[in-house]
Amino acid sequence: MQSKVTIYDIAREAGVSTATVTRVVRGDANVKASTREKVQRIINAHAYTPSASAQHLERGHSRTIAIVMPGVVNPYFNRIYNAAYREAEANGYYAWLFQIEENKPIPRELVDELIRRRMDGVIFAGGIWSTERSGLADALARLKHYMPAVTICPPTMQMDCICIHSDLVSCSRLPVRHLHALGHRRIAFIGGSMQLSDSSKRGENFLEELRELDLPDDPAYHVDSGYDAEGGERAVLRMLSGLDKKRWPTAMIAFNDQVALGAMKQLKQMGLHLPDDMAIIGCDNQFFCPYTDPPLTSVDLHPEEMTQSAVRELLIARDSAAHAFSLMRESTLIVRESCGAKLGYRKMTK
Amino acid sequence: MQSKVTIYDIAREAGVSTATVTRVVRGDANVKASTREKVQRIINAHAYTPSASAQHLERGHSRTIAIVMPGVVNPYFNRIYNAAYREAEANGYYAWLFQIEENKPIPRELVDELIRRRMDGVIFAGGIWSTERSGLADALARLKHYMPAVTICPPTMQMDCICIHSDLVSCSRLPVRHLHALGHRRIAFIGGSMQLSDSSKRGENFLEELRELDLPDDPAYHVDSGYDAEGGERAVLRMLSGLDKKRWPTAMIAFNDQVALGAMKQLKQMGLHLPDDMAIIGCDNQFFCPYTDPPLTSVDLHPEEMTQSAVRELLIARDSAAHAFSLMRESTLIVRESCGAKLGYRKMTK
DNA sequence: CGTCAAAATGTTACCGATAACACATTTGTA
DNA sequence: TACAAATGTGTTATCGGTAACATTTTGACG
Repeated sequence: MQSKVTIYDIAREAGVSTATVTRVVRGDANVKASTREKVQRIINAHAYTPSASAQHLERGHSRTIAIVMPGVVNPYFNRIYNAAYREAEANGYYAWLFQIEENKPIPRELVDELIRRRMDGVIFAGGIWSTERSGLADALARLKHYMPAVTICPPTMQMDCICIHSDLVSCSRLPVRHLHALGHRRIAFIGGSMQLSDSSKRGENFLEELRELDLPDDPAYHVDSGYDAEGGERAVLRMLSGLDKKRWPTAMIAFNDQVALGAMKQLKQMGLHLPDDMAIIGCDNQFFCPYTDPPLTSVDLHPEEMTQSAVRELLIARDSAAHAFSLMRESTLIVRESCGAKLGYRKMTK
Repeated sequence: MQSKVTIYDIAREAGVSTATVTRVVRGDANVKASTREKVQRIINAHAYTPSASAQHLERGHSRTIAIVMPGVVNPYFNRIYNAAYREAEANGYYAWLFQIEENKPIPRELVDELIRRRMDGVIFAGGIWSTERSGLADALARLKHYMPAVTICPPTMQMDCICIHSDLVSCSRLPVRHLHALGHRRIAFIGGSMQLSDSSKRGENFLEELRELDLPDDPAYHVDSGYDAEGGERAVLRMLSGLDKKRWPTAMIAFNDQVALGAMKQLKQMGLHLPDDMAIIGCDNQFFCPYTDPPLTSVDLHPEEMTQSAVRELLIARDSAAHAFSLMRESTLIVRESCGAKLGYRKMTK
């Protein structure tokens, strides 16, 4: 654009030194009232505000934290971003979202950009960061010279930073126990990537729960889906069409609510009645859960609270070089009607 | 964090001047191979990247554009952000989201922050910007000294900047005509704020369409809802409970898909069968539309394409002081099954 | 071996703002 | 009135990086 007003322009026009302009801007008491007024008038006329670049250079920090995660279009992630933005704001910081492509390693240029911009910290959110191929280790190695990092994902051995995560045991236990209590015996799991050991622990924990309750852990009851509704549709189709009707599961646990959404559609399309013919449980307790038909029971991982902790730990780590540790958040089952009311369950939580 | 490596550190350690380090970083040809190698090694060892603040100060711009809008949790807005991020990236820029509270004027501190950070441009997205109370005019007046701005919202007289908007006529015409063609006569509108003239034109256009087709424009058929599913539920309840059953509308057009979602739930709860007893059309063509029961017919405003244009126009405006103008994008009706198949309509667009 | 252009490298002013310090002006008080 | 204390304002080095310009080194060739 045009002018790019600087402190020198203001100083010249007001006939004072830049020091005086700074004093007026920062509200320093030692300025004569008449001077202050004169300078302020000129500042207002030009909508002058000191350049952040110059200030950051001088001060050595940007009061900005970065959030790196796959796109904000996914409801789980946009809630994380939202929470991060608010918590940062509450602490006098700004949050800046950097998107990466789903399931791809973090590009080196992005890591450089974070360093270039001299962020005061980074939060990495999403299951991808628990995997080797995410490139987190390399990124962390480069970043550590400049800023602290916190991850929001299932913790792994080699992760050398603060890690906030949800309790994946309760995350699997809650829905399985709920279904078991309702009388279900054949329970299926849709989602994740069971084969890949680097993927989330959700699948394993699920199997463990089944065994603990002496329920069948038939491999046919585990199908991968993507992370969206379409994946859910396909997964259900694949699982059920490969299975004799007598062996069909009576309940399904989906990786997330979008997958559950797709699964429900496919199940209905196959003529099943929900929840009588098939119970279903999602995960994330998204905004649309109360509005599916039937309303979807879902596990709430409390992403907002985890994010809040993440931001706080990040800001603490900034001034006191904390070493790696992890923090766990319990999950909660939000019971709606998608698992039926057979055993008197009709507790509806909106 | 710890060190904060600077170009001086690298230069000292390599035994060269900062100019040579810059040359190596920027890939300048006039550097002896052995020198380049030596410097590069030290750069790598420290993960050094030049500070953006210092560069911005020197260069006078930040290669960053700002997006200002109500929270990214709303699907419509997170799609806009996503599109803006990608388009900015494709042009060598970064996009930065600044959230404002829904339906509140833009805080002056936020405008100052945009100036402080010397953004290369701002995009204001959301219906709020068409209203007086958004404070857009003031913001624009201050910003214009520093950067160009583009809005994505219904245009108004007093808006002194580039404005990208969807065609609100087709946005009302499409669903009304569709319903009319299907034989519906009593069509209701849920959402927006009909009373507030400063709010979107959607309501007015809707009425106009009804009149043009000689359909009843009974005020009882217009109810305000918020912008979420709960608002949709309440709106339907309010409208129908105040109306004799014989005068009930046979079709509803919702402000957006979330509102439609809530409306559908309430309608079912009242014992109506969809789409036979009530047709319904949403807006925004959100990801969950194919998965509602019945799948929701919806108007697509093409936010991604609008955003793409917005970013492009913004970057053009940066170097050639363009004056205000507006750009319109046609809407599209995505027909699914929520309006019934009475007249042979079953064209399913996923 | 001397000369000169080309290649490699160094020096320095500047981008915008700040803060420590220096200096000048008022004010208060003995 | 005199002189210290308080108040108001200016000067300058600095933050990290860049680019124009200055200087030194290298290599080719007569």
